[in-house]
Amino acid sequence: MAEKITPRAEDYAQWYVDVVRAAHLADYSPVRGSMIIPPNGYALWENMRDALDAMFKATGHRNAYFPLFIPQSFLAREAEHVEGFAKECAVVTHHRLMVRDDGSLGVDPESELEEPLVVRPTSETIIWDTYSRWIQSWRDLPILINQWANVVRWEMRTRLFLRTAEFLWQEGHTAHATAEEAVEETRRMLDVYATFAEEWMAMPVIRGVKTPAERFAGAVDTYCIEALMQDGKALQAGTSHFLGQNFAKAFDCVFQNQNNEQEYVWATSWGVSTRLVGALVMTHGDDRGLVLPPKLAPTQVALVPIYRKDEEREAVLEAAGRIERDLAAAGLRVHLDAREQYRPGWKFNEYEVQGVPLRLALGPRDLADGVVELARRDTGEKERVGLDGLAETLRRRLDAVQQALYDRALAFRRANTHVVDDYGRFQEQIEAGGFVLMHWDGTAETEARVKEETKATVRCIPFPGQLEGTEEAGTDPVSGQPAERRVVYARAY
RNA sequence: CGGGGUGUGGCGCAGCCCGGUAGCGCGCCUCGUUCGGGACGAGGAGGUCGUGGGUUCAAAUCCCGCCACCCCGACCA
Repeated sequence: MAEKITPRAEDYAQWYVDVVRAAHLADYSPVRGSMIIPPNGYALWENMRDALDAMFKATGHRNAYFPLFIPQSFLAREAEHVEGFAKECAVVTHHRLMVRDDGSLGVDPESELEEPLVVRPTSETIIWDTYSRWIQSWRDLPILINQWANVVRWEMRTRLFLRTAEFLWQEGHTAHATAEEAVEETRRMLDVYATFAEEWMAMPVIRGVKTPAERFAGAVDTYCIEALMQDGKALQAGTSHFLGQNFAKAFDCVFQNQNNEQEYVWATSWGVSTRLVGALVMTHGDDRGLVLPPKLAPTQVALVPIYRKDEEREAVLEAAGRIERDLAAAGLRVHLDAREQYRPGWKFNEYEVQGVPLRLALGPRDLADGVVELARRDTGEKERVGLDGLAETLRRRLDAVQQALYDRALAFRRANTHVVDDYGRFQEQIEAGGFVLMHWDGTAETEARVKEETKATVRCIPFPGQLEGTEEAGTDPVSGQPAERRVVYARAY
């Protein structure tokens, strides 16, 4: 059950895995690189999904579903796209197994498919094939669709949540009549992601543009939000792509405009995945385990009854049950843990490992005084609070925790963001971790050289106003060439 | 794909060097005492030691092959 957490200073990767497993967010599956998401982990993902889904709907999008299998020929239609994904596709070639003569089970060679089917690594191709049939007139535009789905990318190396062979995500795919409108959509959805990251996950992010080298395969521009994890590595938390007319051309998707002319449709796509669960762990977790932001925590308040004798048990449980009902009625996600087989100390620990933001303890002493003990997960602080107006008290504490987590993460990022104008200094700082802001001459050569020599990549070119110290012109210390601005370098997951 | 590591009750591991028929902690079951920070006692259940072959009177242990997974790189949400 709940194992003890190893201190994260010793080995961050091990700490991460320990937290994920101890909090029952995920576990290894029998298949390489794929993971099992038990109810605890899924409940967290569901809360993220629901919040995002509401934001998508509020921006005019609707959900739909497209097939898991994509004909291999579809993938080949967009040259850069296929180049980007070809190396990591799972392919279905047969539709039947057979028991061989020796009793073993194998693929029936007779059942080979005429055309191999690719398990979607992303759905642009199947969706643009569909859109080409859905769109004829400018009146059919825009199409604003999102799908919640699983995708498969056969990565060489995997990591729970951060990079699994199969992962859950949402992918939005929109079609527009003009480039301006599509770019606007791309930006809008990046802002949705940034808002979600900051307001729901309490995870500060930098909004920016990817360099051509880091761009999505088939995109004209990739916008991204980048977050800094506690070990000093960057994590791409979400992307929004302006696809131009690349996919429209590849799938012959045209519309008739108001001047009676045929035009290719303008496209965007955007996505976030279960990687965000990993981001949450690595942004807020501590040596005791997970720390969840209240707005996403499946359980916001855990209520632990304490009693010794039978008559105490009865009185405490009765009062606790009443408190649970009142809090639930007030809209709080509260859980009364009346399990007999665990003692209070065990439960306290379990809720800490699982990151539950607030814990209430109710025992005979509290009952006599008409109070409960309230403990905060993020600070460990305990206080005794009155039962009158308890829901309101808790709501204020939850808000305080939400804000404190964000503030702490932002302070961490600020403390680990460094402006550097010297390449030697840059290398030292990259080694130490964090975001490093340095001038970049804008060439792929410089970018590649830095990556080769330091394993750091340009995480993004921040949008105006995103990060102080990035907008002044200067000289790229690597090449000695003039640079319009500084960019965000870091080692990344 | 290169480098490293690991496969032994549900989980985490020891045993392997030096062969003798499997052990520890946690968890699980029963009973009792407990319960305000991971309780304790007594009794109990549970294992083809990843897999195929070889050596041997005898293999978790030695030899050869295979498979799987994990970690570190290259690639990536």
